[in-house]
Amino acid sequence: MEINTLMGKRRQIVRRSVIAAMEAAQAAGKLSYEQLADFAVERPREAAHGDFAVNIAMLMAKQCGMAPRDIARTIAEYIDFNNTTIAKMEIAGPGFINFRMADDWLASCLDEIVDQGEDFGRLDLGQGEKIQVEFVSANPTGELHMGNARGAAIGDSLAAILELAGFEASREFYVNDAGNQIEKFANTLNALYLIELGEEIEFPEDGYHGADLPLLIKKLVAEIGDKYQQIEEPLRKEYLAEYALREKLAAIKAALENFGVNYDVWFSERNLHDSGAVKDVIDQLGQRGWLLEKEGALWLDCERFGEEKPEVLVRANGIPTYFAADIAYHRDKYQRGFDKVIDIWGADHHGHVARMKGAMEALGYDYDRLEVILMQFVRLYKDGELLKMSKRTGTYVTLDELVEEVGRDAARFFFVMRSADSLIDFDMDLAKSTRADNPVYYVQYAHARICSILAQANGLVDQQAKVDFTLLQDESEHQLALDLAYFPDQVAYAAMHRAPHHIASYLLDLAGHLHNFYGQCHCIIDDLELMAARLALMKATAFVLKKGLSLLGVSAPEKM
RNA sequence: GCGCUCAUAGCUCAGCUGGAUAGAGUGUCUGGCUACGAACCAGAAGGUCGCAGGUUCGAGUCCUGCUGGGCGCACCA
Repeated sequence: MEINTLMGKRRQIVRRSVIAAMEAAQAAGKLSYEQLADFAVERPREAAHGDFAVNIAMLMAKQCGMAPRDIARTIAEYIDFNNTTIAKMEIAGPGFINFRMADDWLASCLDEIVDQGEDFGRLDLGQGEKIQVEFVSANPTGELHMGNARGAAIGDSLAAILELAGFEASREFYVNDAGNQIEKFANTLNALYLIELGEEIEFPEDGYHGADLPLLIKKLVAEIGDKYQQIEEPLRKEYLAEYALREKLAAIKAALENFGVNYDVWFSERNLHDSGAVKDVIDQLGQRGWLLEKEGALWLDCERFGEEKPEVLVRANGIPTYFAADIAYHRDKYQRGFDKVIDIWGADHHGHVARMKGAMEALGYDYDRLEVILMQFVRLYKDGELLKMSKRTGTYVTLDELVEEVGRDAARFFFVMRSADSLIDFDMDLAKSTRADNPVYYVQYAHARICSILAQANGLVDQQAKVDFTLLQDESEHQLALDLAYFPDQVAYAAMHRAPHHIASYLLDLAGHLHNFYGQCHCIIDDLELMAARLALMKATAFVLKKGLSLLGVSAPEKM
């Protein structure tokens, strides 16, 4: 299946010609095969290898009982590229067939890019399929740390890429406002509140040590004083937790917005319990025969989908586990009509993946409808020393501090330029000191550079008029044009492989080729037609840089 | 012990359904601003792609084993 992009259409021309040649050769008795292999039309790494390379001869060798180069020669004999944009083909290496397009083909690509204007890069790959991307979903008991920042950058970019590729993406944050940790949270707040009012009580052993909570309590005391001191402890804890959750959640939301991340849905775990959805999903699993009763608890029979052991859904004390709520949550996602669900989790949750997908299958949902992207950790170094990230002990760098220290653009680019499955060592001091040679500035600089030149060229030529792109003959111009032409394919690749970092790599390449072009060719020159063509090339480059950066949540300043 | 994951240049990382001579940044060295932004460019040097097998016409990419790092194996979330 060839994707319907600017380059995809051109690959399709090559593909059809090759298939026609194979069929003609077969009809003439020169080749004999049962079925055509699913061959590739790809972009060769070396420019010397032409514009497109086809590997069909190697793939068909066994079936045809011929050497690859002989098959290639036979294809050459029967291929007909009259009425196509193919200029010539040659056989190379072990049997590659390299195609070179007509001289003006890159110019035609640029024409098409200009014609598409603002829509360039938009694809219909998703066909409006509804995809939910759930990410961060940090416990609302503390502040967001570096790991959350990474998840936010990856999740938000992935959603943006999916949207551009034609999917209907929804960003969601699952608020864990129920369960065990809320109880601990309430105990912590209770202690802090009473201590703040001068009572001599012990701080709970498993309490939260973050520096944010005492501040929050101070703020509350300033507002209401000792109003809660006299009421019953359970009620006091409830009030305190209520207040703190509201405040913490607002802070989390603000921090994410400040990071350029905006959610469509904030989904409350507590609602799942209150609405009976958790109980209901357990009943449903029971009806389907997936439950076991053992030692007073209710278990999901995970061994039936290959897991080592069953998992508890309802504890002996009657309280459902996090896993039970999570199953209800994921069922709810499907009930809301999402065709696909993508969860971005920290690597420490990997043990949860198979049983979550298994549970969905137990409910009758297709195993592949849930995808989990596991994100490796961010290890934080300060003064050359590893900082253990822990909410419990309160030693971590928050998202707000990160944005404050290194800036939003640099932080987002940094997190999204690495694939999710690489472990990141983040040196806070280094991030600050080397801010000038951060890769994000390389890309942004290319954009600013173009804007500056376009501004200076303003009025010298009619920038709206149609230009003759065949005038662009320099190697650096061709390279740049090629990069631009491949942009939609890059979006498609990043969307299909759930790989936002691919866009970052592409942008670094594109920026490099722009800078190279800048060194090779001058834009403001006496030859007005050539100038117009170069300005249009740069304008298209600026557009793609800006579009690409926007997918990563990074700004494209005109001056810097 | 079992499971997931990663290992590519001194360092940080890319490497596009397996494809031709493995790339970039950074660091080191050399050269380039009295024409459009030097936060830039050009060039040099730097590799047994962790190790050993296997599949294939072809393996950094797929499979198996091993070594090493990270993570997980709760009636926590």
